[in-house]
Amino acid sequence: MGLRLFNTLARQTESFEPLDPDGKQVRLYCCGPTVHDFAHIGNFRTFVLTDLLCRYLRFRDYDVTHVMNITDVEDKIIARVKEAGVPLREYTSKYETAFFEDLAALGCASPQHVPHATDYIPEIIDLISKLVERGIAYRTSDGSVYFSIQKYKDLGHVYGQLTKVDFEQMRPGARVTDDEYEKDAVADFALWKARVAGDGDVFWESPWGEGRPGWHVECSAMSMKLLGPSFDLHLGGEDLVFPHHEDEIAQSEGGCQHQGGDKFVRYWVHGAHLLVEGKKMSKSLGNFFTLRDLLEQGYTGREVRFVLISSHYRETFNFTIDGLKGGKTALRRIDDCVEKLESLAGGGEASADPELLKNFTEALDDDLNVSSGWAVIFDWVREMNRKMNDQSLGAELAAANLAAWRKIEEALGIKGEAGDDTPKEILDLMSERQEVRKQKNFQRADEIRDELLAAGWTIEDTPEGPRAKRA
RNA sequence: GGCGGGGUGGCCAAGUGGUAAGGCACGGCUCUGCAAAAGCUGUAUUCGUCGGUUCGAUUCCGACCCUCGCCUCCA
Repeated sequence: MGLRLFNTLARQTESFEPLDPDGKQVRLYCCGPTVHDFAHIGNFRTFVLTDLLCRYLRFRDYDVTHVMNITDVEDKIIARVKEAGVPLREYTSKYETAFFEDLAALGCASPQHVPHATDYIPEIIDLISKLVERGIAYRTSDGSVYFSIQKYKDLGHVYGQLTKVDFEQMRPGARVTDDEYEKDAVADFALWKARVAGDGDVFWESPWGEGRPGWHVECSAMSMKLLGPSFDLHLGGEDLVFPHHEDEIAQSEGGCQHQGGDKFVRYWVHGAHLLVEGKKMSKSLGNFFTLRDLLEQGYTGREVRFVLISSHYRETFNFTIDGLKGGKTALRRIDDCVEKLESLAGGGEASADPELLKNFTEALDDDLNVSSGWAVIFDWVREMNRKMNDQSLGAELAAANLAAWRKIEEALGIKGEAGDDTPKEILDLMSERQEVRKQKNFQRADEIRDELLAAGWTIEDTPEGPRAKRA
C-alpha cells in the first residue's frame, strides 16, 4: 500500500497516484504567505505541513517540484504601503526576507519556485482574457473584471467542488467591500480590480484599464504557468477551501477548459488551524506568537517544528508553551539516544535497518499520521536504549539503525544541528571536576556542577566519563 | 441560518466492532559518591451525555450537550 491522503475534493482518504505516467514526478503548489507582516505560528503550521508532505514524498522516492507563491499585492499591503510611504517592493521585501528566515529556522526545505504575484501580471491578464473571451468574466463600468459563477455553470462547469455551496443560505459577508457593489451576483468575485485613488502607485496596465489582480487569480495563473494546467497537489490552510480554492478551480478550469477527466488539481490537502493555549490566537488575548517571539524565549525552530508536526494535520492543534517545553524534552530524548548510537557505531557505515523504516512508513502512509509515526520512533528509542544498556547492540546493528534514523529525520526535517563543540572553559571545569571526584571531594565536584549549570551546561557521568550537554 | 471539524488519563495526542499507542508531567525501584541520563514499574474498569443495533461499542446508528472553524481577499 502506498501513500493515502485525505482529498478535500473527494471528502475522503484516497490512494495517492501522481499524474506522471512513470509515477515519479510530483508537482505540488502551496498557497504561500501574504507579506504584509511577520507570519505567525499558525501560518507556519501550514507551511511546515507542506514541507513535511514534500519531504515524505521524497522519502517515498518521488521527485517533487514544490511551488509556493508570495502574495505581494493585496488590500492590506496597499494600505500599509500608503501609510509607510515606501514603494511596494521595499515594503514587502522586508517581510518576505523575514518569512524565509523563519522558514529556514523551522527546517523547511526551499521550494523550487517562489513566484511573486507582481511578477506574473502578464500571465494573470492572459488568464482573465481567456475567461472574458469565453464569456465567463465580465467588465463593470468602473473597469473591474468579475468572474460570473452563473455563466461558468451554464457552460457545464461545476462550482462547489470542494464544499457544498448554497448561496441562498449564505450570510451576506460583512467583508463585502463597497467597491464590489457593481457585481451581477453577490457570489461573483473580482479577477481584476480597477485602480482607485487609495491605491497610490500600485497599479498595472491592462486591457480593462489600470488596476491590479484579484486575490484568487494569481494562484491560478502562477501554478498553471509553473506546473502545467493539471498538477498533483495543492495545499493550504483550511480557511482557504472557500472561497479561495473554490475560485481557483473555477478560474483555472474555466480558463483552460481541461480536457477529458483532467482536473486543475488532483488532490487538495488542507491543514487545520491551531489554537494557542486553547483559544484562537489574537493579539488582544496575548497568545499571538510569531516564530521570532518563540525564538526570543529560547526555543529553537527545530523544537517549534517538532511540536507543529507532533499531531495530525487535519486536527485543530492546541499549541501551548507547556507543550513546547514537553517537545523540547522529547526531542532531547531522541537526540540522546541517537548520540549514543553514534558513538557505538563509531562512524561505521551500514545499510539501513528495515524494521524502523517499515513501521514508520506504515504510519505516515496513512494520511501522514505523524502521531503514530512518533509512537514508532519512541518505541524504537526505548528498544535501542534497552539494548545499549544490556550491551546487546553491536556496532554494526547500531550503524544500521542509525542509517535508518538518518532517513527518518530527513523525512521529518528534524535533523539536529551539528553539535557545537564544548567550549574550552567548560572542558576545563569538567576535568577539574573529575580530579576532585577522584579525590572524593564531592562537595567541590558538586559546586563545579552548579557552576557549569549556571553557564548553561548539564553534566552526565557515564561509564565512559562525563558528558556535557546544553541545559 | 447553512456547511464542516472536535469532545479519549493531570496536560498533549493516536486508535480499533472484541475490550485503550506514544509524548510530557508525577510516584516507586535499579544504576550513581549524589545527581543526570537510561531501564523497569505505577497512575483511564474507561473514551461528552442518554438511548438503540450487536454475543460484545470508545469504535456503527439516533437524539442531546459542549466546543472550534468557514460562509468573499484570514494558514
